[in-house]
This record gives sequence, structure tokens and C-alpha cells, in this order.
Amino acid sequence: MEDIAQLAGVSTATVSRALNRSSLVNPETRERIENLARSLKYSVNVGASNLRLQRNRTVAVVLPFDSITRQHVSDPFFVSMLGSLADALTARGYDMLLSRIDAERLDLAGDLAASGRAIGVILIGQWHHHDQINELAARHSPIVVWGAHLPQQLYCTVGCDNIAGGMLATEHLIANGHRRIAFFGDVELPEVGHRFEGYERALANHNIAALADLIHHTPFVEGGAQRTVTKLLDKKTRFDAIFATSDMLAMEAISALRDRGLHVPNDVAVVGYDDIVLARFCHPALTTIRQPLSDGAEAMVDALLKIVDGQRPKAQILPTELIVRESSVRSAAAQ
Amino acid sequence: MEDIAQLAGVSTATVSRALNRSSLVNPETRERIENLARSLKYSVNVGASNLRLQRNRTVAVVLPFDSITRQHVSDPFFVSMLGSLADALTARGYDMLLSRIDAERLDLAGDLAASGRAIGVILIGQWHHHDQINELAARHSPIVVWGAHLPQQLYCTVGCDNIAGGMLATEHLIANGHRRIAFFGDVELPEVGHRFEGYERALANHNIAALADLIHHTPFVEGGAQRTVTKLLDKKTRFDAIFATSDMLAMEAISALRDRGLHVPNDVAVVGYDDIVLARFCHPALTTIRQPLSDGAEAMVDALLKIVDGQRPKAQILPTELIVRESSVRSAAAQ
DNA sequence: GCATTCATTGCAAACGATTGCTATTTGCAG
DNA sequence: CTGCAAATAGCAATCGTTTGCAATGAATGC
Repeated sequence: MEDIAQLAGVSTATVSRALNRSSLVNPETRERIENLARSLKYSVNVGASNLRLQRNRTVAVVLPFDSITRQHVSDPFFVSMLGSLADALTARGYDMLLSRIDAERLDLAGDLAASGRAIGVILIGQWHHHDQINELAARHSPIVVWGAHLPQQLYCTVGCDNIAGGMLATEHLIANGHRRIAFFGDVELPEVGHRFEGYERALANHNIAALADLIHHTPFVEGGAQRTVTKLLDKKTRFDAIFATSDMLAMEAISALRDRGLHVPNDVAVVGYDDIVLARFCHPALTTIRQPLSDGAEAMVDALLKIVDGQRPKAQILPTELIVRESSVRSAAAQ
Repeated sequence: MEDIAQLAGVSTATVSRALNRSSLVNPETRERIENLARSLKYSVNVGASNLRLQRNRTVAVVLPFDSITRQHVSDPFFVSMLGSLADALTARGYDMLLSRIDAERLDLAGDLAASGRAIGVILIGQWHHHDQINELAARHSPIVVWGAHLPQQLYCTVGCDNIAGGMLATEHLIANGHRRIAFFGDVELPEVGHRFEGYERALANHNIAALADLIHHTPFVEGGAQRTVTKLLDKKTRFDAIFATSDMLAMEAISALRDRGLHVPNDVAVVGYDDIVLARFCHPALTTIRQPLSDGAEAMVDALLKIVDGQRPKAQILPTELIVRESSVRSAAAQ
């Protein structure tokens, strides 16, 4: 900036004003300075500017990872969410700082804001860490979480109506004549817990008993669904449908069923969750529950900005939608 | 920091030293200051620190998007790359700034470094923008690109041996008795261009003519592969295999073939590219060329750090691997 | 011709942290 | 008791920007 000031024969104050299009500076001078800046490939140091202005246009997006299994969160759903968040933030002129944080050390997420790196944190998924997040929020770390709305939570969540989603999926299977519907998912996760609640309600509505044999704790790990399918078949548990709480799980389950000679949907119907891009192209095309990703991303960003602004936005629950494809509907043609 | 200094009865200088574990400060004093900092949930302002130290531990990762089609880069391959990059950067103590930039305004990527937001840029995919990137590098923007190594490029690339990958895929199809192998991909993209070169070489090695009818410009857009399949079938072009230059393309093509009553692999064998997670679980499981993602991410980060350090790292070409699954091998059982 | 206003510009003090240099204190030897 | 070195801690400048206030000069009104 000093250099430009020299070359333009003015002070840095004027350069700063010119570059910020202040009306205090002579249009002619401004033009000169702008050209100089352009030709020198100069752009203002955002860090210094932020420091002086006490402002910040960076939002931290945290993708927790599991330190025990060391697994990557490879689920396309979460990564698509990233893309949508990046778009929502870019549209509002914010930078996005992406952080992978050990799920056991979620308190570190607070540092991102405390250290001035970001104005707040968007956490993708609450996983098992409701309490930790609550603690963070209690310390007034600006934070918005993608996940389920829980009673007595101190933090703002944005998520889908998982109960409705679970019902939608289950009702659909029931409507197609299925009675022994297996549930695949990690019920300890709040979101999945809600989907399970929807599952139970739908069964209850139709006077179908929820059988413990059919309810399987299937973690979101590669190979999880496969193991669950194997267990079901080895125990000769009777089932005619699966409600899998993610498309990954569903695709893996379908693959495992096929390996054992079972046909989807004719032997076993399957409904997934998320509607990832590939759900349409796999075979059989996946019936699934769509979550409105980009709406969700926008809502999270808006909520975070409100929090930073001192407001207390309410949790948002977005609608879900049943997308019927092939994996749940018996066909004469197939088989 | 002022506050802590007050409470500890020392100056900010001492606090700063204590928090940076300087040996110049009495261990006792340091302890006191650290406790104070902890209980006040204080962490140093990274921006101010960076400003003073003239350093920066942020790397920008740029995911170009196409302004014309406004499409999101939804290919799981690129998003997985993001995850690996995040890991590689975190491991080295760097923050990751994620940016989506209009592919036509790639020059903006230079700003990320010029404005001090990041020490350098990692660009995921060179797409059609070789010249623009060259220009950037000519201006000494520290930049590393995932993509093909081109003659006379000024920037550092990390990528896979796409020629070998293309040969591997094509040789495999030839070995399985296929002679009329269609090529799906946007040959204008350098990486795909190389894969095409590998395809041609493999054909030439076996004295098979490369037929224009079989070579299809298929952009990486949703619906692209489907349209190409439709065109092939409508024109009654004879083909017994497809080499698709991404798994997305491959899965879409398989889906389209199935819609037209053709069986994969018995009527048409298909080989994809990338080995995305879902390639294993789709049906038929996809034969594909694996790119070593996390090695690539590490290599890119290392290269960027070298550039920032004033060195001129060489382009890196990583090996590819053929993963044979079901989509390319005729089976009696299936059909 | 003088006072007053207006349009530009510059001076210098912040923003929060770091660090070379300069005190101050303490311990120890002579 | 004095002198000197080692151990601690503080002063103040600095990083690159921004901006309140003061200063300058030109233009206007009387």
C-alpha cells in the first residue's frame, strides 16, 4: 500500500479510501490509484483489514471425524452438504474455513471462533456429541448444527423432519405390502433416533409389531450394512423389506443381499435415506427420502449470521420427500 | 490479552511469551498465565499474530465451478479429494480455506494468496483453463494443480498417469474379447485427453481401428452419459464395451443401457475411472481405474509448501491401478 | 478583500500480538 | 560489601489497514 501511495504521490490513507471507494476521495485520484493497484496486482491484506475493522468474513465448517475408527466421513451426503455450504457462503461474501476435528475434542471447535479465525462454526452432524455441543453453546460460541432438534438443546439446529422421513419410508413399504421391515441404523444418533421413531409410529399405525430381531444397530461404517445383512440371513430371520437410514447403507445392503442370491425389490424391498446423486443411477435405482440440501445449507448460514448478530434464531426443521424408484416396488419385468 | 496481563500482574509481553512457551519466562508465571487463559477461554488472535509474524498457516483449496451450466461439481471423486486434502493439511498444522470460483474467473484464485488469506492455492482440476493457470503461475502465485502434466506448463501439477490408466482400462477390455470399445469423455480436458491417448495406444497395440463412431464427447454433466448412450443406440452403432472416463459417467451409462434392455456386462462391458466408494456397491460392481487419492493430496500439499519455500518442485505423476469387478467380465450366472 | 464553506488530503492513533533491547532483581563469588 | 552474570520482565516499535480529526487550498458570498 505504501508503494502505491508513493507512486500515486499520495498518502496511504488516501489509497485506503480510494480502494474502499470512499466518496471522500477525488474520482480522478481514485482512478489513478485503482489502475496502479491493478497493474501491481495488489490487493489489500485481509488479515490486517480485519484486525483494524474488528470484523471477519470467515465461517468455519467443521466435519467431525471419529478418532477411534479413524474413518473418513466418506458419505457423499456430507460432502455434498459441503458443496452447498460453500455456495451459500460464497453468495453472501463469506470465506469458508474447513476443519476436520476429532469428534472427541469437539470443544476445539470453539477455538475457531475464539481465536478470531472465524465468526462462528457450522457443525455438520451432531453425532453422539449433544452434550459437548451444548457446552460449547453455553460458552456463547456462535454455532449452528446440522442435525436433529432435541429437547433442551442450547444450540441452534437445522435439519430435516426425521420423524416424518422415517414414517414416509415405512408407510411406503407398508403400502407396498411389506410387514416384516428391518431397520438399519445407529439409533443412538439423534437423527437416526428420530427416523426410528417415525418407523415405529408407522408400524403402530398399521398395527404391526416392531420386532427386536429386525432392528439393527448398523453404524455408518463401511462394511456395517453387509455384516448386518449377513447376520439376518444366517439367523434365518424372516424379513421382506429394509429401511436403511442412509443411501450408502442401502446400497451396501443391496449389494450384500445380491451376493446371497436375493433379489431387490422382489425378495426384499429397500428404502434409503438422503437421495445422493448416485441413488438414481444405481441398480435397482434407489427409493429414498430426499433431504433438501441446499435449503439446509442456506438456512444454516442465515442462522449463524443471526447468532453472530446477537439474535437467537429458532431451530429449523425442513420437510423431507419420498422419492420412489425401483428398489422398493416389485416388478414383474425384473427378476 | 491485556486482561490476562492485568490479572496475572504482568505485561502483555510476558503473557505472549508464556503462551508461546518461551523459555524466557518463569515456569511459575507461565503456569499462572496458562491457567488464567484457560479459565477465561482465551486464545490468541490468529489474525493479529499472523500480521505481526508475517506468516500464515492457511492454504486455499479451489473448486472451480462452471458458470455457464451453473452446475455443481457433484462428482464424488472431487469431494473425496477435498476430504483427503483436509486431512493432509490438518496433519501439517495448516488451515484449509475452501473456495468455489467461477471457472472463467480463475485469475481470482491469485487474490487468495495476494490478499494474505492463504499462502497458496491448490486447484482441483485444470479443466479447460490451462492458459489461465499458466498466467497465474507466471505472476508467481504459489499454486499446485490436480491434473495432467502438459508440455510447457509453468505451474506444478500432481496427477495420475492418465495415459497408463487409459491403456490399462482398454487393454483389460480387449483381453476380455471386446473389439468395439466406445470412449466416453470430454477429450478437451487434459486428463481425459491423456486417457484417450492411452485408449488409442491400447487399440493400436492390438491392431484395432479407433472408430470415430465410438468416440463420444461426453461432458461431465448429469445426463451426459445417458444422452450419449441414447445416441449410440439410436444410430444402431455396434459396440460391445464402454470405457467411461469417470465412475459417474460409467454408472449413468449402465443405468441408460439397462433402460434400453441391455445387460452389463453380458451385452456391453463397462470400465469406469476413479474408483469412488460406491463403485464397489453398485450393480454390477464397477470395474474401474483407481487413483491414489490420499497420496495425491499429500503430494499436492507438500509441493505447495515447497513452492512457498522458494523451491520448484517437479510435477508428480502417480500410478494408477486397475480394479476388476463385475461390470467388465461376462458371467454365465448373471443375465 | 476577507470570512466562510467545501472538497481533498494527510497525520497519527488504533486493531492484537510479538520481540529486540533495556531494565530490574537475584544469587553468588571475590 | 561490591561486582558481575543470570534470570525475569517491561517498553515500545512493528506488522498492514482504517478513520477521526486537522490541515490545506480553492471557491463562494458579502
